[in-house]
Amino acid sequence: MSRASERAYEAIRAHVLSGAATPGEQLTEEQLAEIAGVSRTPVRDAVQRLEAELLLVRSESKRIFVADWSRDDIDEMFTLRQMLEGHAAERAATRVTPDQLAQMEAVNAQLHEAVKGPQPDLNAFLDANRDFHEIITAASHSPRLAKVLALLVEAPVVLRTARHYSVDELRQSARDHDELIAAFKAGDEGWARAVMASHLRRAFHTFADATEAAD
Amino acid sequence: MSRASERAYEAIRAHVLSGAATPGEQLTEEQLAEIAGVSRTPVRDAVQRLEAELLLVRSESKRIFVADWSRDDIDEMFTLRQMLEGHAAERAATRVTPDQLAQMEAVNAQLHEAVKGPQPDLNAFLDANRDFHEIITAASHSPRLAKVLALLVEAPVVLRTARHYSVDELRQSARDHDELIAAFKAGDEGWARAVMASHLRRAFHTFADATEAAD
DNA sequence: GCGCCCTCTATTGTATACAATTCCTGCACG
DNA sequence: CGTGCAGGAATTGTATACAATAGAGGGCGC
Repeated sequence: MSRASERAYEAIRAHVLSGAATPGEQLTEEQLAEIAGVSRTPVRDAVQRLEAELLLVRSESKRIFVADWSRDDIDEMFTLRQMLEGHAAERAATRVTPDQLAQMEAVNAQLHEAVKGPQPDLNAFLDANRDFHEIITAASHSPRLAKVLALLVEAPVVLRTARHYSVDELRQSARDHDELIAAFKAGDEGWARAVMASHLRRAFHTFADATEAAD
Repeated sequence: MSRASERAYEAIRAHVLSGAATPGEQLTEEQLAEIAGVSRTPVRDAVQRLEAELLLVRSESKRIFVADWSRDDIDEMFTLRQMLEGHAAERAATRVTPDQLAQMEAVNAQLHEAVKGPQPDLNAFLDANRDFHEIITAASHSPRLAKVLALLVEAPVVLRTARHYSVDELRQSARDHDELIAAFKAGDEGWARAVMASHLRRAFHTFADATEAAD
């Protein structure tokens, strides 16, 4: 999408993720148009996208609300991700290119860097983490899988504000990534899948505990 | 969506699925607006939906094309479906209500009926089949799973025109459904998952062979 | 006082006009 | 003969005005 509609998407997304809008709150197209500084037309495009990404929901009468994620919802989402990203890792193990492996190592170096000191740089961590998983998805050469995963992965960022992860848990994530890279280098599909599955399952608990503690 | 936008969705979908538009062909919003008898605004909504359902694709410069499904694409799609619907069946096994079971039996009776004689009623079969799988998805009580599956399941119907299935294969599908119902009645998650997996894998080969034969 | 209906308002849906972008064609120049 | 650069045509993007619909609140009858 070009300027206005992309801008609307970013603005609305930021508005929701920043916590300026509370879960369950109703939003109107006009109000969102004002926030984004565009007319309602591109807002409607953006809302439809964000609805697909499950950040927004529409009531039966088409009114717009900020999605509310229960713990069960998050559990469900991680379970789906575990299944699909496990599959992606399995495929990637035999398809990943040397170039992609190099990229993964570079990104993971950044990730290690972000959690090095006593004060981890959480934004850097999350960005690097996202990049890392995206490379794997790309390496799986499965466009539909990529599309479906992209939708699922968007949502949990809702709780970016709940950033009470422990440093140890972040470091374990980084080590999981190391092991994934090792599995890829070995071209071992089963290993890659298994590491990815446990990585995501642990991430779920880290995530769930952290957000509960934040309440 | 209300009248016009829903109408546009149905009209465009029919236009693509009927084969009036060939894979790879470019479509313009205006042309689609004329087909559906509405203005471009609801057409844009509909196109965005159909794009999510992978029936349409937009080029880098946002031009609209009819999606082209290779055999690999279909393989990929069935693999994802197998994974996700297997999971849905597993969940459904312990969550399905007596009412839903009754519905499944009723729908499957229709399905058996459709393939009874020497001349199967393929449309009735496909409709009943679709209903059957939707009940299972609903019984899995996993809204996100339902959403993701809805997208994947839409697409293969592209090849409805390639209706060269053998009667035996259709009947085997009906028997698979019988076995699924048995697994649900037993509340056996593993059984349900396994039956669903083999059901879909066989369906893939039936589908792939049939469409290749049609070429 | 309670409930129903009716009107008024808020919100989303649709059409249309215009702007911006992209693509294609043809011509000039090397 | 090819290459690149216009310039115009086709296509999508955006804004705005108006239409349709759903929701809320108040008045009226019972």
